[in-house]
This record gives sequence, structure tokens and C-alpha cells, in this order.
Amino acid sequence: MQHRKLATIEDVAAIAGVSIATVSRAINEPTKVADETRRRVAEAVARTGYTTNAMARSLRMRRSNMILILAPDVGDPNFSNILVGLETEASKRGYGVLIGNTQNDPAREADYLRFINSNQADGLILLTGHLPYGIGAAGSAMRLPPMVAVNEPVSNSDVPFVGVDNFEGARIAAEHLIAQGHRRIAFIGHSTSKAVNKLREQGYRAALSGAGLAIDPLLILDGDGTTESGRAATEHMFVRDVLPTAFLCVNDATALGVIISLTARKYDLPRDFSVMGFDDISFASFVTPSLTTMKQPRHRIGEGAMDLLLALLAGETPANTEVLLRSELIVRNSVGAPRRA
Amino acid sequence: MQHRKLATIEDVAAIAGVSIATVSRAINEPTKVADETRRRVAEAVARTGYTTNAMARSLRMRRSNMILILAPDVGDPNFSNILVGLETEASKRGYGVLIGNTQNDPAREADYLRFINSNQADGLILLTGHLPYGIGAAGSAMRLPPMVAVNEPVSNSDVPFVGVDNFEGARIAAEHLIAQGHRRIAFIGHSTSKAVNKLREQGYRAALSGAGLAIDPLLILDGDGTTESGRAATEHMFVRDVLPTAFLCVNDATALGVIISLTARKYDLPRDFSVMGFDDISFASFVTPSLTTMKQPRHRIGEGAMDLLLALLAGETPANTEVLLRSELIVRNSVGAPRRA
DNA sequence: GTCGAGACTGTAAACCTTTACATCGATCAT
DNA sequence: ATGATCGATGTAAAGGTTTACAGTCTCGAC
Repeated sequence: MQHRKLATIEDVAAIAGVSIATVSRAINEPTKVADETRRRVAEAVARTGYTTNAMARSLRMRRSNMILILAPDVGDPNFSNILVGLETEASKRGYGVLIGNTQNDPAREADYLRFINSNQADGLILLTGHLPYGIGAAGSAMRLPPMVAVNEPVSNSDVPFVGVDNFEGARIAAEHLIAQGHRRIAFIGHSTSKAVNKLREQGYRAALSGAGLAIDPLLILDGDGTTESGRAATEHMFVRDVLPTAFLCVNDATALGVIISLTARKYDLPRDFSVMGFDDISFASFVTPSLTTMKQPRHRIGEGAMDLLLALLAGETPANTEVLLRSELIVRNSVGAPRRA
Repeated sequence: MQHRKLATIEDVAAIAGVSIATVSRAINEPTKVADETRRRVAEAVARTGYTTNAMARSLRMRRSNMILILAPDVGDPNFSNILVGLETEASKRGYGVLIGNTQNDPAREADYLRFINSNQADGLILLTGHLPYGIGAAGSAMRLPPMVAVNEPVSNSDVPFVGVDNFEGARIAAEHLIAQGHRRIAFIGHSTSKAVNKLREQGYRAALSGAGLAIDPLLILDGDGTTESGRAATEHMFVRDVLPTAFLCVNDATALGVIISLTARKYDLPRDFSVMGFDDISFASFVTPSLTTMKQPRHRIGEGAMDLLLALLAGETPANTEVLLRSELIVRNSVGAPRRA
């Protein structure tokens, strides 16, 4: 209860009747100390309730056993599950996890670098998709810590990346629709700037080509991944009167927009139209109809990224600088056979 | 790029032509050093890119400027937004945030205490609803760090608490239903063990009493806050054929179960029945009908809790040991006037 | 001219480890 | 008997700060 002084290694040494060096060794390299001595030290540790002071240790060893995680928004459910994976793996390996919520604010990003500069963190996990502001500047001559990008790769850089295989996932999704008998499949979420969107569109194209289906440019609509973009794209199709039998959406949020639009027009899903998402975000199972989608292995992504980072920290040079995990097809109720196949 | 040695305070001192003590003062207590000297130090700092080594500083000052957050599941969207608030406030005040995902595993909880014991964290935020395992034991004689409970109070303890005013929120919710003309209002989620449930039920009772409505025990059903419990309770009401015109649910998950049950029975909401939730979790706006509910000010809860903890750390003894924030009524489409009022 | 006060600055200790190097016996090969 | 080797331990330095205390200098009052 009282804030009384904690036991130090000297207290332990005194009780055990050995030097502090021996205590340190008994704790960190048990094999290097005689059995009897080790026993006495262990007892003294128990008696005093000694815990090694992490600050002193970090100061001396020049490493903190801490990892800094930079994310634009920790509250985003998409991230938070990755976070759990990251934390689980780090904790298992004796590392602590420090979080930095940047909100894409350059000032905050730069600020968090103080953890790196001041040795408070040994490595960096980037969920932001770019190097933190202030680290790129060559002038700053700042020392780059070991780091791994997750979820979104850092463009034109050699930062190792762990994420989902978007191309493959979108291909599987499109093939699922094709297997249901769909021939006119729209892709909602075309974008020239977002890497994720581009990869998923490529997967879509690959699946159609693989099935010998022509790609109709009129069925490929722009979208930035928001619910509103899904709604707008759907409305646009009705205006132009160019309709598919199935919508493959770049993500679940977009799919939700499509569903909202179709439901407002009194269509019965999936009888009239099939809709497919990507990500399996939390509400995917609660929408009506519940959303068939590709589930991202978020937990495993987190674990994998941390595993890679810790390998980097241990000085290893991993074989592949890009780890892609497979997403899983989750069949729910938003996809069915086309009405008039 | 290279892992070259970082500049120390000595380097700065040498360049500025002063002692290290002066450098330290120039940085930490600028008023205590002459203008000219301060200028020279500032220049030297800029030249070397010096950052003070947090480890050395923490070792010397016996505090780390870190806060440990213990949560059962960081991925839970209910928590993750609180987390953002906690982090925002901490960061603003120069503190870092360390996360510990306990999964309610006693072993993990105990393990995270190493951060406290080893001075790696100065304070503790508890989202778990109980003292970490291994801290309660009086035998361990462990020093209790300053801490604050969030979301769920720590039962029979004097740990300060920051959270939402459940009683008040539930009362407002019930009053909203009453204002719509409802007289037979069910409460789904009675529980003798969960403090949150009890408070919300009390708010419900207070509203009814305040409006001069009798409380019908048959309209108060058990529930543990899960979607399934909401579904089961609703089915149970149909079996007994005791029906309300509105369902006030202990939380959104329960409300979702109620909606699923009613929708399955082909009722039209909110024409046939009104349903109200509590929490405003992310999918509340995506369900059909979208859910009228009480929104928890999660971000502010997080900020408030961190603010309180930092006050504690600063040695202040805050007036009230319990901070209750008001929830906000979010009107959507699941509540309407009763059919035959 | 002396003294005191006040403004700056410097010296050195303390914070608690880890670890290179030295020491000391004991064992063993020669 | 000598020297080498080896295992176990101790000594002391180093890691980079903060800060109590002491010191120096200037200036004004007497």
C-alpha cells in the first residue's frame, strides 16, 4: 500500500550473501551459477519480492522490449482486432505494446517518434500505410528502427509487409458468385489511388477471365470504400439502366451502401440481386440480409506481423519481405442464384 | 539509417560549452538559466539532434510517464473507443499508453503487473471490473499503484470510477418510450449479478413510477446482455402471451435479439412494437429498423478517466471518487407510438 | 571596503542494472 | 611439482539523466 522503496538487486545480494553480479547471473543466466548459490538467490528474491527494475535494465542494455504501434484510428474495428493479434504475440514473447493513435495527424506521428528516439521502443508497427512524418526526411538523419507494415503496405519502400492477399481473396469471392450462376457481375469500388482497391479489382478481373466471361467496363464503378460510395454507385447503375445480377463490393462498408440502395428500391435480396462484401466487419452478420463476404484473418495478421518484427529485432533477415494471408469465404444470406440465369 | 550512437547530454554540453547540469536545466527549467546560455544550449541541441534518453530519465526520476491499460478484450468495439479517449488525453499530457489484453486470464493479469512492479508504468486503468489477479492478495504486500476503473466499477473497493450514468440513462430511455405513449413497457435484461443491469433496471423502474405507471413483474425478464438472451426473452413472452407495446433492453446486443425474434414472427417494427437499446454500438444504425438507443460518450469517458488518473498521479485527491457522464438519446427508427394507444 | 543577496553555473552523487575482466580454487595433464 | 584449464564468483565500469549542494560573480546597501 505504501509507496515504500522497492527491493533492489543489492538487497537480494546481501540476503543471499553473494555479490550483485551473481544475483544478476542467477536470474538471467541460471546455468552459469552453482546450484546451491542459485537456490539461495531464489530464496532471497522470494523473501524480498524483488523485481528487476526495467528502467535500469533498459538503460544498460539499450533496449526496452517495447514495440510501438502507430495506427490512424485504434477505435476502428478493422484495426482493433489486428491489435489484439499483435498484442498477444508480443506478450507471449515478453514484449510490451505501446499504442500511438495518430489520426493521420503529421504532428502526432512525429511526436510518437520520441518513443523511438528515446529508446523507449525497439521496433515499430505501421498500420498507417506510410512512414511516419518526420522519418522520411533524409535531413533529419534519423535512425530508422526495425519496422513492419500491416494491413496497408508502405508504398515505394522496402518495409516488410504482412496483410491479407487481396487479389486472391477477391478472386475467390468472384468465383463464388460465378459458381452460383452469375454472369453479369459488377465491381463496386474502382480506384486508381488505393492499392487495396486495385488489387481486389484485379482479383475480380482474373476470376471473370478465368471463367471465360467478358469484362464489361460499364459494370465497374468507382468507389472509395465508404457506405455512401456504394449507395451512389448503385443509384448510378439504375440511372443508366445497366444492371448486373450480382454486386462484388470492394469492402463490407460499400456492400452495405449497395444493400441500402437496393432495399430502398424494394428489391428482395438475394432473390433479385446478390451482394458480396469483403472484410467481414462486425456488423456484416447483422445486416439484412446478412452479408456473404471474405473474412480477414485479423488475429493471425497481427500475430504474423509481430512475429516478423521480433525476428527483425533479433537480427534475422527473413526470406520474404511480404507475407500474404488468405482470407476465408463466409457464406451468409446476401448471395443466391441469379433470378433468370 | 545506421544504428550509430545517439547524442547524449554530454555531447550537447560540450558543444554549448556548459556543464551537463546546465543543459538539463535549460531543457527542463528554462527560467533558471540565463537567456544567452539557453540560446547556446538550444542551438547545440538542434545541431546534435539530441533527445533525452527516457530510460535514464525514468531511472533517475522513478517514474516512466507511462500508463498501463488492462482490458479483457481490446478488440471489443465498446472498449476500443474508450481506448481512443484514454490515449488522446494521455498523449496530450505527455504520457504514453501501454496496453494489456487480459482475456480475463488471471495468469495474464498477473503477468502485466510486471510493468507496475518494474516501474515501467506509473498508473493503471482498469477496464476489467476487478483488481488484477495477484494484486488483491494482501500477502504479496504489493504496492498498489494509482488506478482508475472505467466502464465497470471495481466492486467493494475504493478505486475511483469513471463511467456512464446507467440509472439516469435508462430513466431517460424509458421516459422517451412513455412520451411516445407507451404504457406497457418491458425491461429485458434483469440480472442480480451484473451491476450495470441492476442500475439500468432501477432507472426503468424510476421512470415508470415517476409517470405513475404500475410495474408489472411479468414484463421484467432475465437476460445476461447477449443477443441470444434478448431473443429467448421475447420468445418467452409470446409463449406466456404477456406482451408489452415496447421493449426497453439492457443493451443493444439484447435489443438486436428482440428485433430478430420479432422480425422472424413477421411483425412490422416500429408499427407493432417499439424496441429500445442502450450503448449505441456500431451496428445499431445498420440494423433494420435502425435502433433508437442511448449513446455512451465513450471518448469522453476515456478522457475523463485518464484525466482523473493523472490528477491522482500528481498527488491530488479529487473531490468525487465517482464520475458519471450522461448518455445521449439517439432517436432512430425502432421506436414509434404504440399501435392502439 | 565589506557584506549580503541573488542569479547562474558546476560538481558529484544517485538511480539500478549488466557485463568485461580479474581473481581464486580445484582439477588434470604432464 | 608445475602449469593450464575450467568453473564460480567478485570488482568495477558504464549506461544517461536529475538535482542537492557548493561555488562564483555581480550589484547594491551600508
